Amino acid sequence: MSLANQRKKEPDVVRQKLLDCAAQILVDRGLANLTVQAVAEAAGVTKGGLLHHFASKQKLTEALFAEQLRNLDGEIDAAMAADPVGHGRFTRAYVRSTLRVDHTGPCPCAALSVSTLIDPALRQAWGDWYRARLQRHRDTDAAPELQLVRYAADGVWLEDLMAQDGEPPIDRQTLLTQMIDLTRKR
Amino acid sequence: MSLANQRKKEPDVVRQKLLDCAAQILVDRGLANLTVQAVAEAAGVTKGGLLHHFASKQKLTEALFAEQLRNLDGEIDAAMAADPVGHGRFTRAYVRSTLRVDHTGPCPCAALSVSTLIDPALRQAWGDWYRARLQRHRDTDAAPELQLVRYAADGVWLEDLMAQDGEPPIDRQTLLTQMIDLTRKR
DNA sequence: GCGAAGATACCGACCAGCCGGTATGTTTCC
DNA sequence: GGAAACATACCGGCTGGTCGGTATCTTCGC
Repeated sequence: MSLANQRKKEPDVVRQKLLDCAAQILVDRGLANLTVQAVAEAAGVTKGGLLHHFASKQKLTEALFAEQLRNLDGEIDAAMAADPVGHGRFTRAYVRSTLRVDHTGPCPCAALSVSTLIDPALRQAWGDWYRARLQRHRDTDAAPELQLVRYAADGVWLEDLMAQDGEPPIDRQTLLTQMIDLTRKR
Repeated sequence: MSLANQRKKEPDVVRQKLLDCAAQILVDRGLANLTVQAVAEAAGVTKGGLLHHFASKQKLTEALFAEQLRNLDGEIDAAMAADPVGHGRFTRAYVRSTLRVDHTGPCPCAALSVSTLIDPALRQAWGDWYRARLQRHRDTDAAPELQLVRYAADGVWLEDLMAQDGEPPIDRQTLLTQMIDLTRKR
């Protein structure tokens, strides 16, 4: 009877769309408005439909978080693979992923990180990922000045999150270049 | 009849206590648990009592935010007054206030900033404050390397927020010294 | 100095709405 | 036909907020 019941069933597509819509809502309507109702509606599904794919709201956010984290992880791996220099390799990849001058519009992982700030479980998951990654690259990225650059990258990301709309006040490309330069061995 | 009706009326005290309790709840129970009920209870007042002082929850959070921002503003002014060097004076004060190595325990303004990230209105208020402050000190703190240090300070603050519990992994005092050094004219 | 009168501070009960979640029905795929 | 993929209906709980009332403070005429 309903449209959803008439069209071909593609559970994987629906599931992905739910995640995408959840991320979208998180980005431009805030965490407070991330309700199962809103997500389901945006994805063209009823609340019951959503709950079929994700047993609870918690599961939904966890899946969303895991997906974003996986993307970031892959992005960093790719950037590192293309970097011939050893020293500071991870830091450069981290900075590039964080600043994202190549991407238009706000970084979608901003949404992820807002959630991270709120939910203690997700916050710890992020911390674990970061620590593990740092441990993995301790031979090339443990220097204090690299740590500082990474801090700065987080700060830039934070500003991005704050700004949201309006033009970036400073030249991001130049900033990125400067930060990358700081990671080169003296 | 009730206790609150029997005791001496001290509206200013109650109002301040409401703000303090709100901040406390925000810090150790998260934004999601910051309800008017919880705040009122913690302050030893009924929900109606709270709504008497703050017409809405929004007004409460705004007042809380304004108070914290005022504190930060004063703290920075004090740090700047004690700094003889002109170049990077604001940046040093900002870094000192952000890292707060002299303070024990987590920075209470962390709570403020989490709210800032969430609420668009508060987020803009913060942005306005920061921009105004930067404009005010444009003669001494506009250099790119100072901007970078400020970014790093934000990054450190973010890490503080993430960590929440457990020991700080790195020496904050040393880090602070390094960052301050970076603000000195070459 | 003092008592009436109004303003202020607060309580306690209540409400509409929304939220996450469940239980159950109906359709579609294999 | 049976399981998966949804829709529909509904519930209990909690939320922010309103409202009428009461106790306390302050003001001011006298």
